Amino acid sequence: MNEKILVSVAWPYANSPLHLGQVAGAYLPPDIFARYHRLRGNDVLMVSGSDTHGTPITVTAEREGVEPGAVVERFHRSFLDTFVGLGFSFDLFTHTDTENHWEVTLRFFRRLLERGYVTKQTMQALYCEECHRFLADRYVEGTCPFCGYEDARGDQCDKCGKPLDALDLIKPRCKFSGDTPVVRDTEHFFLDLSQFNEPLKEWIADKDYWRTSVRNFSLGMLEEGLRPRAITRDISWGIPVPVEGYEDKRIYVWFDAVIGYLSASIEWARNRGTPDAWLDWWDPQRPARSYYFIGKDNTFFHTLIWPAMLLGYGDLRLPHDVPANEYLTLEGKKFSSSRNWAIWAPDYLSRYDPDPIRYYLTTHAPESSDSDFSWSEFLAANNNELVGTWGNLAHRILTFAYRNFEGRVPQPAELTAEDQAILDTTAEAFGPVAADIEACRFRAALARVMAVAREANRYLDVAAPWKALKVDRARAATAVFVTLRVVDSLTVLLAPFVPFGSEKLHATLGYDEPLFGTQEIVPYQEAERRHLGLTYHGVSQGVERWVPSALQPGQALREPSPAFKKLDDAIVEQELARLG
RNA sequence: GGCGACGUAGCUCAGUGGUAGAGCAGGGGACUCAUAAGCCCUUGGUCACUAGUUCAAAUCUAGUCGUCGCCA
Repeated sequence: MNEKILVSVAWPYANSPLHLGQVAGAYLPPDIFARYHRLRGNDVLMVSGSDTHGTPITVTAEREGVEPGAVVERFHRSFLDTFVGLGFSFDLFTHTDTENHWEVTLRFFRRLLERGYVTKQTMQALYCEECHRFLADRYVEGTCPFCGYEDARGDQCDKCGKPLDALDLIKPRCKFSGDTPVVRDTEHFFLDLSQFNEPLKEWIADKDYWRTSVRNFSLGMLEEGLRPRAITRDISWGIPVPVEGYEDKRIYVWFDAVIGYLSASIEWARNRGTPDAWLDWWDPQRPARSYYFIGKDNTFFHTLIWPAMLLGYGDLRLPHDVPANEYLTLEGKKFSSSRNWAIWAPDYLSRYDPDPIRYYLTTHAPESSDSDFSWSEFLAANNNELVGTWGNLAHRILTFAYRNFEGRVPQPAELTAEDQAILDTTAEAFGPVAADIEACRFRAALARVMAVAREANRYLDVAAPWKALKVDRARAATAVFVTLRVVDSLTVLLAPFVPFGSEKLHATLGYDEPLFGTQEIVPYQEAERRHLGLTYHGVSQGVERWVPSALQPGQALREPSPAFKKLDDAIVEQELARLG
C-alpha cells in the first residue's frame, strides 16, 4: 500500500534570490525526504511557491521604480531556475498571485469569519497625512527607543537588531514624504488564536517525536497563552479583504502565505486534470502524513497559527511533523545580503555542480544547532568524501569491470564469507537509513551510508580483483560482481542526497529506466491570469525501488566516466574574495 | 529582562550514570585496480566553568559564562 506523503516547503519571499542558508534550512531537506519517498513508491505531493505579497516586495519595487508584479516575476523565475538547477523535485512550485490562491484564501477567511474565529478590533497605526495613507512598519523611520539610533526602521532597528513597533519610535517620520505621521485608529480583522490555545495543547501533547527545540518553543508559547493577531493591513498590495467597507485593506501576508500549502495542492490537482486528487493528502479521514520544512524563524506560524487555522476551518489534515532547522552561518558570520555576506544559489550554480553542495549541506545540516558553511570545508568534503570515498569507489570498479569483463556484469562463482558479509552489510543499511530519513535525521542518514561506502572500499582492497585476475579469473569475477552490487545499492541509498551523480551511475550500471523523473517549468493559464510553475513528472510510480541491488550477471554496462569531480584548491581563495 | 536550544579532539558531530567515540584534517607505512583516490597504523580531549547528589557524572541538580533564537 503506497503511503500519501505531503511535503510542504516554506514559501520564499519573491524579493531576492535564494541563498545557501535558505537552501540548507528549508529547501534541500524536503527534497531529500521527497526523493526517498518517491524511491519507496510512495505518493509524494511536494508543494510550495513564491510569496508575492510581503511588504519587502513593495519596498524593493519602490526602490527600483517598478511595479511589485515585476519584482515578483523576476525572483519567481529565479527560484524556478534555482530549483531546477539544484534538482528540487517540486510537484508544484507556484506563487500566491494566482486566481486559485486568492479564491482559496478568501474561502478560508470567510469561513473563519462565519465561525467567529476572525473578529474585528480597533488598533492604532501611523498615518501620513501628506501621503493619505497608513504606513506599514517598514515605511516609518525614527529614533530607536532602545539604543537611540536615529535611522531605525519601524519594524526593526538595524543598529541594535531589536524588533520594533512603529508606534514606539521616537520622532517617527514617513519614509516617503518625510512628514511626521499621526496616530489614527484603524479597524482590522484578527485571528482569535486564544480560542485555539487548549485544542493546540491537546494536539501537541503526543508529538513527542518533534525536535526538542520545536516542541519546547511551541509549548512555551501555549503556556504564555496565544493572543489575537491581526490578519489585515492598511496597504494596497495583496489580497483584498472580502468585506464591505474594507476595500482599502489587504490580507496580511502571513495569513495567506500559509494557506498556500493548501491552495498549491488544489492547483496541482487541477493542473493535472484531477481536481479532487488533493483530498488524498488533505482529507483527515484518509491515511496520509504531512511534513512542513521550514527555518526556525517560521516555527510559530507552522506549529501554532497554521494548525489553529486548520482546526478552525475544519476537515483538513494538521501537520504530522515540522522539522524546523536552525540557521546556517557563512565563514562563521550570519548571512547578510546588504553586506554581501552571502552565497546566492544562482551564483553557486553558475560555477559548480549541484551534488557537492547538496552533499555538504546535508553533512553540515543545521538540524540541532546552527552550523557553518566554509569554502575550505566544502572543498574538503567534496574532494575527500564525496569524490574520494564514494565517487572513486564507483569509478574504480566500473572501469575495472568495463575493461576486463567485456563491458558486462561478470558471472560470479561461489561467494566467500567476505563477499557475503559486504553484501549483507549493504543490504542491512536500507532499514536504518530509511528510519533516519523518515525521522528527518538527514545528517545521520547520510553518515550511515558513507560508512557503508568506506566498508566497501576496505572489502575491495582485500578482495583485490586486479590481483586475482592474473591467477583466478573466477575469483576476480566474483569480487567484481559483488562490488558492483554494493555500488548499485549505494547508488540508490545515496540517490535522495546526490540525485545527479546517482542517476549517472545508475545509467552506467546498465539500467535503461532512470531513478527519478524530470522537472519542467510550465506556463499555467487561469481565466485571466497566467503564471509559471515548476512541476515534476515521476517514473515507476508505486514501485518500491528502495531495495538492495539485484544486478544481474551479463547486464551491459555503459562506458564509465566520473560521476563526481574534484574541485581545485584555488576556489577557496577565489570564493572568499567574492564575499563582503 | 523572561523562556528555549546549544556548548565533547584542529573542524563537523555521536554518546543521558559505570574505565572518553566516529568522520574529516594532521603524522607514519605498505600497495597500485582507481579522480596521486583507496587501505593499514597513529598523534590529539581537565566532555564551557563552579559547586553539589552518587560507590561512580560528559551524562542528574543548582548556579555562572558564551553562542543562537523567540518573547517583552
